[in-house]
Amino acid sequence: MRYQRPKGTADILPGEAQKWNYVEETARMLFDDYRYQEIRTPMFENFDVFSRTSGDTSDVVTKEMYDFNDKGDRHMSLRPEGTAGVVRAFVENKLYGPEHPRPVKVFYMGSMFRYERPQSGRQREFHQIGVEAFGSNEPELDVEVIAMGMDLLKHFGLSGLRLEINSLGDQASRDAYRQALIDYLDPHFDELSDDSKVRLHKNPLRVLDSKDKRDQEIVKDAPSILDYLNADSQKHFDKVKHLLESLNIPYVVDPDMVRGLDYYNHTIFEIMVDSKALGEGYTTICAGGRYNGLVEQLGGPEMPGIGFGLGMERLMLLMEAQGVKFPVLDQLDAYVVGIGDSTSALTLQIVQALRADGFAADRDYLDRKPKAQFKTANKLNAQYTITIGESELANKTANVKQMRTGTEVSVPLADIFKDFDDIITKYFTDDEEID
RNA sequence: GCGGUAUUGGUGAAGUGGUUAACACAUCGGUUUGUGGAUCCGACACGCGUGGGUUCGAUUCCCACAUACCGCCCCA
Repeated sequence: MRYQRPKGTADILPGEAQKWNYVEETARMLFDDYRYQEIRTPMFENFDVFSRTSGDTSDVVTKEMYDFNDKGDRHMSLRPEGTAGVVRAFVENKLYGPEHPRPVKVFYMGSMFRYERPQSGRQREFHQIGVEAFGSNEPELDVEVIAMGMDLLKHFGLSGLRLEINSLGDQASRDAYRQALIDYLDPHFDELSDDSKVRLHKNPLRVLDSKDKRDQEIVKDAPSILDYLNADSQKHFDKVKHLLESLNIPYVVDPDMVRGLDYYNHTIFEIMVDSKALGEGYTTICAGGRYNGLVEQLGGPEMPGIGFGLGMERLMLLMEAQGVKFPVLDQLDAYVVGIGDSTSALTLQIVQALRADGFAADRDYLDRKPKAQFKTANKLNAQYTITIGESELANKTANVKQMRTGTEVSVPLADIFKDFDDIITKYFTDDEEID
């Protein structure tokens, strides 16, 4: 019986993992600039943490949760997204306390799980990088988060980005709009798709998001959320737009944009890219918004929050599609060639000495002939080979060869153990740059 | 959850109801035996996703299952 990885999961193999590492390190550096600190929360939580916060009617909860009962018969779920767990941790660990300067700004990166049909850029286990900022209601923070998302994607070398924003307003605005929408849609009830019929009374905003052609036709003339924002909400949104402009960040307002999770209010946004790698037309690569009330919902004090999530798999697909080159630090400084059994201990000593000195060094472990060892050194793109044979063993010397030029010199073994750098500068600096 | 397509060695792949499953790349070995990217020679599928069935006989036909990809749904 051969084992296969679980459906919708992926093995990230060494070559690929290097790219992931590059992306993650890039993100860490940027987050540091924005003063966001890492937080790590469990990959599974009580089912309720997600179901309550995401909304009972959301697709995530109704059909995509990777949930299970543990041996203590607790209803658990692998996290389908990052925010709920972070908020839970924020509340449980009282990060809202006065000793924590506000806003409290955190980021995370890790696996998320959704039970659904895999497709390109969509897996059951996928990875997200996300940020959350708590404790400020000011539009400036909304804009910082949005700007950081854009900044991040630009750091990854992506182009053709499109920022879409919308406002869902505060609770009062949202309630008013919700009623207006129901009033508008009710007369069309029979024409709506089945999905939308269900959504109409549970979460009418989701109808706006329907991909069904007939639904879209109906929705076209529906009232706009933007007409139902009360003064405060309108002011908030205006400020966000104004600040984006002052940072020269282009954006498009999409009044029909609704996020899949119920906890959002006020500013919501999506950063999209037009790439065939993820299907036709613009697809979302990064999305987020404000979620005032979520902290309270999870048992904390009244404390606003805002954040975004970014899909790693999608990001990697896009970067590949756009031909972004990943800087890879994969240089083998020296390959130590041993000829004859008696040299084996010495070659091992040399390799270890080089490593202790900070060089990347390797040797043969398959007892192969010199020719094969050189072939390997060549294939691994070794900068230098150090050859030890019977005669070198006797003379306490080694042959150091620069692979690129083929130049080979004999040097005392003691020099190699002392400082390999000296040998390089002494014999090979004239025509080669080492990078 | 629904529909479609696919599944041959490390990789890319050809192929047929019936003796030894092409070819290429990669890998390994050799080319007179302590030195690398070329040439040449040679080796390399517990057998064709898994399990059943049809058949004298299946990798090739049928069924189920698994997985991947695409579309729907939805989303990162």
